Amino acid sequence: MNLQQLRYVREAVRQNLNLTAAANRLFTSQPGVSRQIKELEDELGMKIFVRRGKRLVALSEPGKLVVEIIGRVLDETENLRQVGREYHDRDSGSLVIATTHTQARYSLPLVVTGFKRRYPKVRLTLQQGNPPQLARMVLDGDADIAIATESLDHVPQLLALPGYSWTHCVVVPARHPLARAPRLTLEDLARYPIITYDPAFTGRTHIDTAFAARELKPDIVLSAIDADVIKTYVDLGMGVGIVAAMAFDARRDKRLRAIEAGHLFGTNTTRVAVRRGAVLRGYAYAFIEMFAPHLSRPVIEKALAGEGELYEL
Amino acid sequence: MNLQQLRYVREAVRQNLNLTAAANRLFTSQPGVSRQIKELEDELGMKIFVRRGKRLVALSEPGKLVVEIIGRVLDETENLRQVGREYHDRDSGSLVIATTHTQARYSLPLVVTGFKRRYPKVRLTLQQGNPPQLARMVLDGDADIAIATESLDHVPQLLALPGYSWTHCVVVPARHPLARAPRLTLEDLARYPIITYDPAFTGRTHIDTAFAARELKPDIVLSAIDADVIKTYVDLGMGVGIVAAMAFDARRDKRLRAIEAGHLFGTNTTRVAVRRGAVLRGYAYAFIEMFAPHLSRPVIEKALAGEGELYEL
DNA sequence: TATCCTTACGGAATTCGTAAGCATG
DNA sequence: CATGCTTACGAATTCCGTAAGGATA
Repeated sequence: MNLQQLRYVREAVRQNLNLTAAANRLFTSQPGVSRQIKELEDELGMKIFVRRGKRLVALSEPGKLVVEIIGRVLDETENLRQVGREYHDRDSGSLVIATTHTQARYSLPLVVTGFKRRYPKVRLTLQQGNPPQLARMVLDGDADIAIATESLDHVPQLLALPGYSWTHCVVVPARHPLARAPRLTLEDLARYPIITYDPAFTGRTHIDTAFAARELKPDIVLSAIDADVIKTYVDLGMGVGIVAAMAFDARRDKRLRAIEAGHLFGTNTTRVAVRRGAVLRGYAYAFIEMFAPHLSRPVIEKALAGEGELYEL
Repeated sequence: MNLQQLRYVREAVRQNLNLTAAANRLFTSQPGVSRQIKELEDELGMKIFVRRGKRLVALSEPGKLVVEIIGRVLDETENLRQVGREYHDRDSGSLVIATTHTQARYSLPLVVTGFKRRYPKVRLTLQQGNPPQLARMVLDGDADIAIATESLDHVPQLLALPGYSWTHCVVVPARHPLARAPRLTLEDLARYPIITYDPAFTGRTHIDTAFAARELKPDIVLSAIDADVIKTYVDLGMGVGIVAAMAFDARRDKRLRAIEAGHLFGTNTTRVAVRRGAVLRGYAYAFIEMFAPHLSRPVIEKALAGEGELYEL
């Protein structure tokens, strides 16, 4: 048994049991992958994969268990490298933040600039994706930290800590009737075509459940990933927008008006997620703390230790 | 990085940083171990060990972390092999029970015979030692299950489940004055020289604390690891014995009398311990259940999953 | 001076990539 | 017939053990 064999198995699973694809991703030859996997199976005395003819078509029953354990082994070897990097040079290395457009555009710029000033030698990368993709990036080790508002807290292998809370607002053209309404209601809102976030993003579930609770069927004419797109179409008169309050800037969005809508859609919590069991670089803790000052290193480490525990704001 | 290097590091630590001893235990050459460790250090970009001249004298600060992670990696690779064995042949393999003399002699014989009848192809080994040694055997992977009454539940990396409860009894020669006493008290007992278990064994702590609570200083003239030795010296008139009740057999110990002493020393709990995170063979679960019927496989698996949780009788 | 780690070197074993073979959809 | 896994073989790399060197208690 060796680590190479384990890496091959993991990659084969990630590539949907396609050994050719796995070999390409690992920059090696396909026969090599094939042989190493077979040798591992021989050594363990069992088949990890179910083959039909010459193709891998499924994981065997014990294979599922094996793959799970292999994941843990390789995660821990990655932790070893991380420890090495940390003690080799404490303040240089790389940090990959997987996040949504909303965070990257509105809540992270200040954090990123502050971080770069403090840790100039760290290569900082922002990866964008929808929340399930972000979760996968962190789980696969392609990103160190995920920051998003939706669905990070449903993945058991992730530790998702609350970063900050925010509410939605409704944006309308300056002379829109809603801009003069006294106190906005969901019924008012449902009378107009609506432009808001894609279902996977930025508190969209809160919007949907709020309407559903009143048995309203809003006419969502357009959904987009980011507030800039939404505001553009609101400005064009296509409908009223529902965006995160932080995405409205009275100075820049002069032709629009924002109406606070926390009473309609509730409070959203943007979370910071890391892989449970991961060793984080010191500056990764620093980044998280810059983003959410209450998430200090000891707080995070304590949350990582007390596995099942929930931690709320 | 490869698994061999990790094994070398782990063994070096286990052998108190003596690479020669580590090489011997792993049936390889000492320069090989030396070189592989150096190469691992080079790859991680840090020193795992602190060297004075040419000797390893300590673990470096990051080295401690590295060794901890290495332990997890190697434990998981052992789990992989275990899965292989389980699916290769469900009912054959080996099972090592680390236990004390008392258990091996008085509580396990029935279990062992029943187990052997059900799983004739399993090589069953009983290892004896004092409780701290038993814990170490399980942690080092030299034993699968530890069974003992003392101190197994203080090791965080072990899951120690209650197996059964028992009390002490006092054994005296047939015509000893205590044999006629109405209801035994600690004060009565403290008047005679006492023979009982070694401090690390079989509920000895309960005995000590019981006397200490009454500020009595018993004269313990001899301590031994097992009840057979104790009973022998009681028979010779050296003193009165305190042993586990199950160790007294009225038919065989004809020249002695037993006096129930649960009201003096309280109830003891013999525990079954396995390494947290270990994959157990199916028959290992079966053994535990034969030993303590309430510890069924689902119960154990649930306890292994809910990490911090305590489970009591 | 005995113990113990490092360095040096030659041989053995393993690994790897290319090329060819063959099954599947 | 294109895709994808297996087998075969020669080359390259890695690994390992012996022998010698040097430091420490």
